[in-house]
Amino acid sequence: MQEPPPEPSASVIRAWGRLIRAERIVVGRIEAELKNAGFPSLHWYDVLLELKRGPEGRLTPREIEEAVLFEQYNLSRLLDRMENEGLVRRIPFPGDKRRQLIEITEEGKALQWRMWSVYGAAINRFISAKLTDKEAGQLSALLLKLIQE
Amino acid sequence: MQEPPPEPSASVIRAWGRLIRAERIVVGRIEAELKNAGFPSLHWYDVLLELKRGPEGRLTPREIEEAVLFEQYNLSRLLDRMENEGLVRRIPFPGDKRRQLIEITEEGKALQWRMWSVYGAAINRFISAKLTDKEAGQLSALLLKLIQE
DNA sequence: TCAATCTTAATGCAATTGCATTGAAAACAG
DNA sequence: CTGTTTTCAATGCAATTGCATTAAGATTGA
Repeated sequence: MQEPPPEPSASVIRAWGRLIRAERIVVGRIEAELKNAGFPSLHWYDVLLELKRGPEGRLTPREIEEAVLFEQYNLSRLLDRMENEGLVRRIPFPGDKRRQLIEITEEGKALQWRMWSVYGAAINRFISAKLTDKEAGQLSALLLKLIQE
Repeated sequence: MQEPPPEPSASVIRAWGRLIRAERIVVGRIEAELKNAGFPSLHWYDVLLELKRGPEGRLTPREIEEAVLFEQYNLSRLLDRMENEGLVRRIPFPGDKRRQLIEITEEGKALQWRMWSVYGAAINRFISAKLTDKEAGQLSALLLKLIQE
């Protein structure tokens, strides 16, 4: 016989609701700014940034997937679109013909850079303006617990 | 002449990254559990719950939209699907023919209830297990600042 | 009053995402 | 080795989302 699971506490439910809501609001606002400035979505930015950080601007699709938490098939097609725009290129993975390396192009780096000027400003407006650095640190610490294992 | 906006601080950037990541991870896990149990997505749940809370189980589409932060056209079509499944019904809004009231059906209430048993358990597993009630309260308070105005 | 404006919800069509599967190549087990 | 299993990336097709617009009905203001 199983007990029914106890209800999550009110404070946990409230925190969860606000997490969803905060994410929707802030992402929505940032996406609106990016679009307004004629840029593609945050997903594109995420991929560009990861690649730029990777060794020689290269990562395997799996590595990107893990970093940004997209589905494999979605990433595959996002990379198609980005490759069409000349932002990344697919190159063979030495020693394993199943894999590939995605390399950011100069154009891709330039776009990431230009997007950051809008994105960073938006973060300032929608986050820095609302939280002190200390509070941001507390928030990070709490979210880290949520993320772990 | 405009100064370029100062970079967001490292702690703000870290907090933002973790907010995105935490949301993706937890939503992903919860959605997986719901799907696994044969239930529709969280979006459906959100709408059902809002309606259930509304006066006599009724809200206008606008009210739902504001509560759950969906786009107008997405909500319109989500309500189509939910109506097809017999979870809600559209009824005329007295005194304004543009508007309508969305009313949750008994079937809708039953589904919300059944989904909660899975959803609540998932919240316990993915949030309550990671945060004390006190921490959840702190998290709520910080996220509230982010959400406000 | 009534023309102009605004609000509400729906919809055609394009783009993206989800699901299931595939094909190719590598790793593994006997 | 060689057959089996696993990993990796792509893809056909369905469902959902995004964008732009529309139609209908209220509201406003001269």
